[in-house]
Amino acid sequence: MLRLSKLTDYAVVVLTRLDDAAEGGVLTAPVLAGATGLAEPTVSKVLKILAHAGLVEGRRGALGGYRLTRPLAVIPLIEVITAMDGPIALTACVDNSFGVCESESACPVRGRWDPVNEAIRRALTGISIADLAGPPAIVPHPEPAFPIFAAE
Amino acid sequence: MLRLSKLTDYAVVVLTRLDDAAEGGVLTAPVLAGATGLAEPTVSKVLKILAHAGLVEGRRGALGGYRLTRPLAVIPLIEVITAMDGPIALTACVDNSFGVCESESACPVRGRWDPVNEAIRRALTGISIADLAGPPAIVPHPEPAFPIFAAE
DNA sequence: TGCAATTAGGACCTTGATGGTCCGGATTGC
DNA sequence: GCAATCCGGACCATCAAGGTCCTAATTGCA
Repeated sequence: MLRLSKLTDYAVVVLTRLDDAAEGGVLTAPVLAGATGLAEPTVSKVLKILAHAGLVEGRRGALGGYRLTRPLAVIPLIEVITAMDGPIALTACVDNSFGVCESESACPVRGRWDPVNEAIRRALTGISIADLAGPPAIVPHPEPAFPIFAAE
Repeated sequence: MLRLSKLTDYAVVVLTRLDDAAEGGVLTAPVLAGATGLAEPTVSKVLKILAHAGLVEGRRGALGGYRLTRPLAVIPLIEVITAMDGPIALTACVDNSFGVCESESACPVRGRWDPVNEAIRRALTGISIADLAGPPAIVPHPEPAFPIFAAE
């Protein structure tokens, strides 16, 4: 299905809430859970992962909570996906060490997925979280087909 | 991880073998299994799905087998992915009927994933199976960041 | 006419990752 | 000292993916 995990989806939602509710302030996990409608342990898990990736910052103790380290506009979508789901790699071949594939000798696409990954990576880098959350309608891109491979 | 299924990977390999081994001729599943190093039942499964999608054509009986319905150069990668993995939909929200999401009222990204899916879809449409299998090296794309959202 | 080769269509089971919860420890403010 | 909160894991259930196998249906050939 080429889908990303639900955690990533949650992450985007949580980040968005964190943004419009707290301009520089902090929000606790329970509050965010209430605001998003997600279960509190789940929100907590998401926030921990995001904190690990440096996208949010946790502050412990009373009056603690989480806050964004950057505005959403400068957080590319790929960064969230990478934080939650791990690096973009459509197939197992690409980033594993070579030589571990039993079909290696017969495989005609060995190493060929890289540009595909790269294309998707680039597409995801051009989208910020603010783009996904912002109120203005999204442009429908009337551009022609995107030339992944040189169409010289 | 944003990965696609192994079946899709197998499909690309099988299609490639089907191409360089048989110019208009047919190959049986066992032969393709031998050529690719994959298990025969698995290859068979892949071929059945591909046949259902119209990418290959099966011929039963003695002297039967499978053959490509089109040259690899005119089969976009997305078509294989869609055939094997189903339609591109990064999140469950997008193509499900609206109203089934329990966080709907609190979700600020409702429907916002569409352009992301579209961007990936477009990227995958620009790549043909022949591009993945062809011997020439793939251009590394020194282009600047791809503007998914209008950068007016 | 019968037989062998081959695809077509499913059913079936196993395994691994994902989703989700929970607990103990560390830190901070009052 | 106490309460609130994050931090770092461990833990389990569920579900889809991967893979195998079985029984038709079809086709060519002796």
